[in-house]
Amino acid sequence: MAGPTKELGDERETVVTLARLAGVAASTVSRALKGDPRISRATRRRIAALATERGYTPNALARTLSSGRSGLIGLVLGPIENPFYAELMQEAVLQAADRGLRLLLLHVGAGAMEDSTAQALLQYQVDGCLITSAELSSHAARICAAHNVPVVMVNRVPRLHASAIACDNFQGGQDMADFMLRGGHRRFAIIRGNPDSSTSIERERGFAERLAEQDIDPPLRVNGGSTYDGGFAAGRMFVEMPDDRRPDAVFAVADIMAMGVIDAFRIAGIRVPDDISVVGFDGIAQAARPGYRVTTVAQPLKSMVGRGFDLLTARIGNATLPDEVVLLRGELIVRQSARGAA
Amino acid sequence: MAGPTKELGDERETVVTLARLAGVAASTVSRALKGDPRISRATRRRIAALATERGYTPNALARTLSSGRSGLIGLVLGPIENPFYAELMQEAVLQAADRGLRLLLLHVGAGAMEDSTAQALLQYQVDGCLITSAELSSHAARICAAHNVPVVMVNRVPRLHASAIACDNFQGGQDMADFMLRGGHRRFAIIRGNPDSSTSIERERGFAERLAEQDIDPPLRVNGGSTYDGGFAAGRMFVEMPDDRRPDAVFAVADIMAMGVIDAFRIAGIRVPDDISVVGFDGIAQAARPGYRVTTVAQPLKSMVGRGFDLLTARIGNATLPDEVVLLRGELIVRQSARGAA
DNA sequence: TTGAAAGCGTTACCAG
DNA sequence: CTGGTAACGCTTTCAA
Repeated sequence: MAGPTKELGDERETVVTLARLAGVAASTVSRALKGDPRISRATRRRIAALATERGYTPNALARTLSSGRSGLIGLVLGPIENPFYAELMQEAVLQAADRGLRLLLLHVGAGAMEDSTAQALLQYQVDGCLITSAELSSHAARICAAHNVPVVMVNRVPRLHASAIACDNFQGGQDMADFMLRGGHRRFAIIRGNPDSSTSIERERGFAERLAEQDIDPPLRVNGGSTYDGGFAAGRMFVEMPDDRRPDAVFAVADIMAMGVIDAFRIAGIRVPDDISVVGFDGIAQAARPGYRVTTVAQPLKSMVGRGFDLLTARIGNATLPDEVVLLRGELIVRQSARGAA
Repeated sequence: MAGPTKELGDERETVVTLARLAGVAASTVSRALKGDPRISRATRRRIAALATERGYTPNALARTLSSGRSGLIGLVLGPIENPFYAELMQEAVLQAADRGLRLLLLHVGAGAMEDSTAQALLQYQVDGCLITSAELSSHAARICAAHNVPVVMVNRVPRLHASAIACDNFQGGQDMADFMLRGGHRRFAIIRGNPDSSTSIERERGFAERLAEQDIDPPLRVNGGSTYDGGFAAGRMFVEMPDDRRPDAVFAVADIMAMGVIDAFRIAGIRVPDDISVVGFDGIAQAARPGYRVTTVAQPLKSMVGRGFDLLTARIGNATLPDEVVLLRGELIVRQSARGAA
């Protein structure tokens, strides 16, 4: 015998039990409940009332089996130590609910997504997959493609078959460089994130190119791993430099690293922004705190998530759509961590 | 016609197609694949090989329909602004994967869980539900009970029908009070979190009772809402007090608030811990940062999540188990935000 | 406007 | 040790 062990008397309603109660066929119940206009207004109402009265809840899994749509979206998250991903997750949950979708949380962390995770994608018949940060392994990409599960990368430009939505990181880097130059800075350092993530590379490139255009000395480049600790370590490095060799402005490609840098300076008695300017990227809430007030380029989080779901749902409806990459412009937010005019 | 629109030629394997290929019955394939000892070692191996070769992935949804187990656990998260919940989530994803479970992310945020969320619990046939922070609404509790979906609250002691796993907050409050008293503090303030969460109440109670036992003046009590901003505002309040009325030690019932307090003091030029001690609770990673070094009681996060899943899986196997509340002792971590001996 | 029946992929029971 | 069959709850086609 299949099915869950008999419940305590409060047997769960199904289309069949409802049908019996209403004296109609199960198919009629199914249609009535989704407002099919072919069913008479009267029966539709009668059945709707009955469903509410008996507390009927459709079984989404059974529906998937017969319709092929699960309403499930796989979510793969980057390292949560960076609050940006936490904010992104919260927004994704909100917007998914608005669209009647549910999120299956598949991975959280820096590591690459394991094969078992890719398996879960298929086992649970997700309609699509939202991947943020964690690089899509070629293996996982192949699996998704083979079973035509559309994939949208958020905050990453894909190297493999997938659509993507990201902040215009190159442009953001340029905007930040322009701002810093206007502020009179001349000796720059850049703290990279993950040195082979497109996000980090583009921000750095946009920033550096602008400097080059203005005949500014090429910036010093340091790796910070997109973590607070990495930023702090980089900051320590600057602290230990002789005063006359130290840059007068630091661009950390992630706010979380900028915070680390600022703390390293604070502890060493180097004043921000009086002695040195520090700016970031992302627009995380923490970076606005009184102790930091980081000038940054904020990513348009809501729009990114929204357009991400758009790309996904479009591809769920139509598997033949070509890959699409959407870039959204970020917004420069001037706070107090850098000298200079707005 | 049911089923997804025909795939591009790479038709997906099922137990039936595998059965045909192997020249056996579908039921045999099913059994062989899960290592049923009644199937001969030889066929088991043959079928396993075939499955791998053809890239077979079981359909977890169909399995649910017939077995009544989905392998899905609903996850309801508190406000992600508090990094504690982010850390908890990461740990939950990790441990769920280890146990072959997947998480359906149902809610993130401070607000109470909406009815639609409770519906989703049922629609997707979750085997159980892990709720952290967000208070279980009585409505949601009734729904879960009626459909016997076991619920485990993490970091909250339930007022309603549910099991729970939490840090021994009362004991932790006492431990912290003992430490502070040993450090020679005498004039205390407590910053509460959410004033009607059991977590906040117990920490406060443990702390205050210990003070009372030692005939210390009752502490000043301020609400901080479990946020950084709340902590900062409370800190501002202390800053504005005349020096001789200001407490010499502040116990914030959440690290995130302690950080706010410390920043408020730092900005006002009040030195921590030289002028005033500030301690927290939770053990979040951020609170260990160089700028803060918060002395705290760390919650045993891994064990909490682990035991939480234990409670859940036990109840999934056996619906008649009584509610159970497990308290785990936290660990005092002495850093530099408070004066005093270890 | 509605009903009947088939089918989605899996598991569980009952035979053999 | 293995096969056949029914059943899980829903949707959809076909027929009326």
